[in-house]
Amino acid sequence: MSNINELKNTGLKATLPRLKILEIFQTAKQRHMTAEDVFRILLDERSDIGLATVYRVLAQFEQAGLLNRSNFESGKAVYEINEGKHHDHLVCLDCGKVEEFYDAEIEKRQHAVASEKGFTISEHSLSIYANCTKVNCPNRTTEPVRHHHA
Amino acid sequence: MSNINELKNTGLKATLPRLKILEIFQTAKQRHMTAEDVFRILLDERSDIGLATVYRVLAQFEQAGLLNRSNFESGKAVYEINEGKHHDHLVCLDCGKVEEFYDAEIEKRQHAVASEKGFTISEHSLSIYANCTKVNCPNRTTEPVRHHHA
DNA sequence: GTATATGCAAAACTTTTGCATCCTT
DNA sequence: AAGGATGCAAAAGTTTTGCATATAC
Repeated sequence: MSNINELKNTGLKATLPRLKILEIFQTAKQRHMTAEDVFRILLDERSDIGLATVYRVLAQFEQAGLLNRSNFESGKAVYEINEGKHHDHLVCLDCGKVEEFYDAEIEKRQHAVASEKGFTISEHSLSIYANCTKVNCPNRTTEPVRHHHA
Repeated sequence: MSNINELKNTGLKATLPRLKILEIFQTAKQRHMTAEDVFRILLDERSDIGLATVYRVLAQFEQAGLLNRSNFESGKAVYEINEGKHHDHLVCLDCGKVEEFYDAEIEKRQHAVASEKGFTISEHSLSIYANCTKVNCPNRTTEPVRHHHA
């Protein structure tokens, strides 16, 4: 289905900024992007799309189910294409790299825990912050690494 | 051990603002507090402690291991006393209430997943966002509730 | 007494909003 | 043509920082 129809099906008008931003998420090298990341790409392409519009479109896309938002410990909201497959995140504390994973057992236990506490899960988010052991980790330091919670 | 010694053991001078803030975390009704929450309590007590100091002390306390910081979907950093017992959080989307839980199976699976991906876990954070089914949920609405990711 | 911590104000950053103008339908 | 969408600039909200003064050791 065309992106134009994809937008219309969600009730959103197929405007140029929305098409451009959707396309960026479909084609960018990095899957997880902040509003600023998207804006930077738009600037590089000389699209005259304002930062406020980027924020508005990202919020609308999340509402429409096209994107998912995550709040990692950076303090900035991060968006990614919603492909309908729920997953959790593993974030490298050294380089910020994000990997995705899905573990059925973890999912099951989460629902069990919520039930026990009298909650009904609508959404959940799990982020593991760790140090990747890759030699080529760009931000790798010789210093012992910070240990954060988020 | 006295709070004065507790601070000194971590290498922090036992200043009045630090003692006051530590005491607030030890005695407040709510376990999870933002910088603003702490500052509000200080204002109520007419302590002349600035907001900037609150932020600085919270960061130092986290560094020192006295507090743990979490970033829920609110966008504000939340702190709680570190009692050495790792746990995860269940956050009510209606009232913001935070419950804590620990599930050994989830922990085990998290380590397994990280290993598979070539990561070494130093810290991790899991937050389940859900709707509590309590009748007395303060912010309870009749409206269907927002479904967020974080 | 010296180094560190604090208060205040200003700045930095991310995100939101008001409003006139423009675009999609 | 009409209503929603956009751009710009200003505002809002959280957190950080510069600097003179005050405090702990």
